[in-house]
Amino acid sequence: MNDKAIPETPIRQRRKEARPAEIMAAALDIFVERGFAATKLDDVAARAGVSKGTLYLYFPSKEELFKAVIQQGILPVLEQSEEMLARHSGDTASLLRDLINRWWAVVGNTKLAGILKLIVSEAGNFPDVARYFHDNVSHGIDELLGRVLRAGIDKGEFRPVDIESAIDAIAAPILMRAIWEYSIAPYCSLGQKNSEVYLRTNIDLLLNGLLVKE
Amino acid sequence: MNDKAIPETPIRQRRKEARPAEIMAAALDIFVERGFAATKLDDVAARAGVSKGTLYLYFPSKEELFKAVIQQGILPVLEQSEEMLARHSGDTASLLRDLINRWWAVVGNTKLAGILKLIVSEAGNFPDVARYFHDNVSHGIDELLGRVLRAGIDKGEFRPVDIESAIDAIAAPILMRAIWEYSIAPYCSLGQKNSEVYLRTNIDLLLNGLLVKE
DNA sequence: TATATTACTGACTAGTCAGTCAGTAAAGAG
DNA sequence: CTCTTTACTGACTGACTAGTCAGTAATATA
Repeated sequence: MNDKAIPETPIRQRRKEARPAEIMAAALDIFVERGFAATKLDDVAARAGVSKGTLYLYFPSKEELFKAVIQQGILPVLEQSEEMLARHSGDTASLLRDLINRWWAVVGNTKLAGILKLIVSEAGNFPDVARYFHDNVSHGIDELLGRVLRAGIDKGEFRPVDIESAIDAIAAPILMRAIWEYSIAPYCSLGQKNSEVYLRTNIDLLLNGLLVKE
Repeated sequence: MNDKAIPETPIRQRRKEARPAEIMAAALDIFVERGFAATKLDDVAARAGVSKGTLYLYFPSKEELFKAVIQQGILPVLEQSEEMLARHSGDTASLLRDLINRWWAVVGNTKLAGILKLIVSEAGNFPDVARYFHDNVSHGIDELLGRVLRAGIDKGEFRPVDIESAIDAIAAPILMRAIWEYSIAPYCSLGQKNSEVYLRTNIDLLLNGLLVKE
């Protein structure tokens, strides 16, 4: 019998490939919950299942880790935006409906909502991140929505509203809900309302308004 | 000639009454800009024109200063809410219009927008502040809007939409703009759009929707 | 004027945490 | 199995900051 048994899973694992993603996932969670300054790298390391030293093998500083986390988190939007730009079919209202639904799906199925809250919170300390987000995400989406609105107005499907403002009216409920989810909501035990109904009502209100038609 | 002249404004001023307000104003600015953890009390003291020791004469800790700043900042909403509850006149649409306009004015004329961003950012580190905000501000406004919407639907002025969702649709654009103002906006030099038009368009969209009436 | 009171100061302390690095152990090479 | 390479560790350090307190100066009182 061998009394110097090799443990099934060795105490110390060497997984160069997997570390960065694991570290970033752990960091994202804690950054979103506590913010940049209040996040301790020891906690990030613990959650990622590594020592603090290992963080520094893959990221040169806390700040760079933060930026990497943001950048990584934004990727799904950039991809989705590309895809959205490609599609053009049906009447403008359905197109708009479709865009909103897809946006909602992206925000719901990724950690994007947390990222958004994080960017908003840390904009003052990371102006370059704020600018990057504006230029590559916010601005792009505004443009996309603007084009759809303009098309709808030109075709006579939509009323001639102020486009800049309308863009915000479309985006705000989704963004606000995303931010709420990661700020106030977790600390008041009210069961969150049905997302399905919420989204449907918002689109319905946007298109048809509140007043009954005479 | 008196060569031991007393300076017009003595080096060290004693103004027990004015200090707390001045300190809180200074603290608010820096908390909003950098967040709680990244704010140094030395900086707050410097901006308030006092030494760090003086902060501790009026506030027992950084955390208590933070909570005092939030509480103080929220007061205008609580007052305004009381006043809003009193008024009941005209058709429901005008009432709603009026409520939104007043809300907008409060957010614009006070530092409430900054407070909102701060609460959202720090909710994870100050769950009791988040809860307090929800119970005393958010919840109250939701209820107020809910009552107006219900009245409008009962009178047949509004279409029977999901009320919970509609409340969010009304509030979100205002809240989102407030948050944006203190996060992304300062770091992308795009001249901010006309608030007048923005507000008008939002109310118009809310009431009439985007589609042309057949 | 002299004495007492107290608002205010800022150098200091104690604790925290980002970042380091000498050492350890897992994997690979010979 | 021995030697080399390298992913990984965690105790350590230096910088930074919340909170303190003995001392200072402005005001009040006698």
